[in-house]
Amino acid sequence: MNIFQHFLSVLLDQLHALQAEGVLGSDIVLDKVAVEPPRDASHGDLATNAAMVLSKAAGMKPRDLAGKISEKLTATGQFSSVDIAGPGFINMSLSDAFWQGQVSDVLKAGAGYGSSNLGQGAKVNVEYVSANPTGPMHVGHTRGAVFGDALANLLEKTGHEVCREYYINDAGAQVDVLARSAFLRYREALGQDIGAIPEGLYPGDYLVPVGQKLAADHGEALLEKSEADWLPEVRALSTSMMMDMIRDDLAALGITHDVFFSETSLHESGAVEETLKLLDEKGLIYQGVLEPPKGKTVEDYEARPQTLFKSTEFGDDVDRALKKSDGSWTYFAPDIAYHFDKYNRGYTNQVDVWGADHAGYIKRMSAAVRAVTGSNNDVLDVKICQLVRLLRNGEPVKMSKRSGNFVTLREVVEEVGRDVVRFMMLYRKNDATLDFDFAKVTEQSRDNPVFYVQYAHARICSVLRNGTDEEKGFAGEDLSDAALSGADMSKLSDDAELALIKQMAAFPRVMESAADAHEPHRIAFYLYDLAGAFHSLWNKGKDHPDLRFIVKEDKGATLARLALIRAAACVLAAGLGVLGVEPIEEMR
RNA sequence: GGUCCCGUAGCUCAACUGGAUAGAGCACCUGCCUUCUAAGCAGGUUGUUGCAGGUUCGAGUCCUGCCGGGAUCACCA
Repeated sequence: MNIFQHFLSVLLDQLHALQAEGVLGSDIVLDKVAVEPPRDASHGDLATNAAMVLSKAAGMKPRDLAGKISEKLTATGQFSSVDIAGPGFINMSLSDAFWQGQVSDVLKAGAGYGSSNLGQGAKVNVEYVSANPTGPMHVGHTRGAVFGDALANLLEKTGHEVCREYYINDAGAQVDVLARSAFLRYREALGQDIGAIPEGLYPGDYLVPVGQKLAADHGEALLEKSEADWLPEVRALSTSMMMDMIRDDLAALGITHDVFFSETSLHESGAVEETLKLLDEKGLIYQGVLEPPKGKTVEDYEARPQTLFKSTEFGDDVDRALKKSDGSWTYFAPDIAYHFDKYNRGYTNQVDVWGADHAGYIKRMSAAVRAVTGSNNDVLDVKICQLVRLLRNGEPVKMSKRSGNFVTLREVVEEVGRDVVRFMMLYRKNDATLDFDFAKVTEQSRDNPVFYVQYAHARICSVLRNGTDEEKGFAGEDLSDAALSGADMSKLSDDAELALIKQMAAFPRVMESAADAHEPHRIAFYLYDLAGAFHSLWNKGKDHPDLRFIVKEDKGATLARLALIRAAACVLAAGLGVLGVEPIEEMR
């Protein structure tokens, strides 16, 4: 349960009552009324801006209106205190008993804690990775891959029906280059001396197996054919083998897509033509000449008549080309058809996860989606993941893409582990650049959030193991979630214990707001804070042995505290589950 | 030059989509660390939120204009 949502409805009931009594006009809109955690915990557990946002419409001073509202709230008996503060905030506090009850609620929900029906089953398509099938994934793809996957998890857990999709660019010139590069490896596999890989072809070793497969399948037969004859076949095999490799790379990160959508299929089915015809019928397509970009000198610019889309009518800066001057499609045309296809599959909510280098592409894509769907509300949300700077002890890691000697996703995962990669890629807002320091991310200290959060979970597991230890704990005691949820939680009265409970109880709200904003990083930051609250409580037991989780002389308190930390472990595990990070049970 | 992103403590970053006295970690200072798991804990110090206006009860957040950094810029993907 999102307690803030719950108490918002309590508040709204009271506001409606005030409307019924004529204190508030019945036509006043209550949309802007919110119940939130106050920034400063000393202000209470819940705060509302109701009096401030309604005062003008009500014709009352904020503090006077706050007085009326707080009387009503007090009368519900649900709050231990209701105060008016500052410019008209109403601060509410909840009883310890309420908070203690939350521990049982968490335990009963278990791994499902934080899940909600916020999305009400709405279909959402999250398209991410979509790396060209021309080689292994490199580190630049990693952030978007993890981000998209975590966002999909987050949306799933908040009641959306999510499709994880990968768009395969298997129709452009780059896959022809791939095919030629593979053909070279084919000749190599047949024993020919191919020398250095020519400029403009893909030099990477990963094409060697493709050449060998071609040699095994065809022998020398392809050598006899002209390029036009062998190209389609070699291209198909190459892209399919590249996709296998990419799927393996993604699997190393724990990522699986539901749909791999081929660009070629859009051409073959005629979807591109159909989509363009639709735009044409709407009068959004014309033959024209694009001006050279302002300010930037393009040396080989020449005026060319092209088929253009009126994206300026939908907020873009210039109109965009759908066909090249030679009459073939630009990449933009099938992209429109692709997004329209998603729309026609029922995805009126689409998220695209792109790298920073594609940021300039957002306006035209959004424009095209608006045009083709005829929808006013935004169907498409594009999330840009900014660059990742790889560092080792603060020094930038040199990368040279030219030689094909770039850092691959797999190398990073193998060096530091999947969990570390996933967590760190989410420990920044997506639109801020991110530093990834190989040395720092494997450090075992509070400075390293992955460690800190996982350690909290492992520590809890360890304490629970001790809970049934003959010497340290209570042998044979039933410490299952079901048993613990029945413990006498009134024993949890220390401030640090209540603080931990309050932190846990905020989780459902964090989940909902993160899902709403499409910002999974909020979960990572939340977990770091939650881990901090737990470690802090653990350490309190050093100075105050009576506050330790396991107190041999007090079984009642022990069970309540084990319930508390077990609940914290559930929340940690649920949050880590969204990030796709394993909640480990033991540190080694 | 256009567009987009970023600019918050000495450093790395948060700030729950407009809330109250802007918060964490690192660093620095003081104390603790023969512990239910050691890799830490408690406390203290740290600010013209790049600058200048505007919007309103209220701005780090929204708008306008500057400054600085990054990405990107006809037909390539």
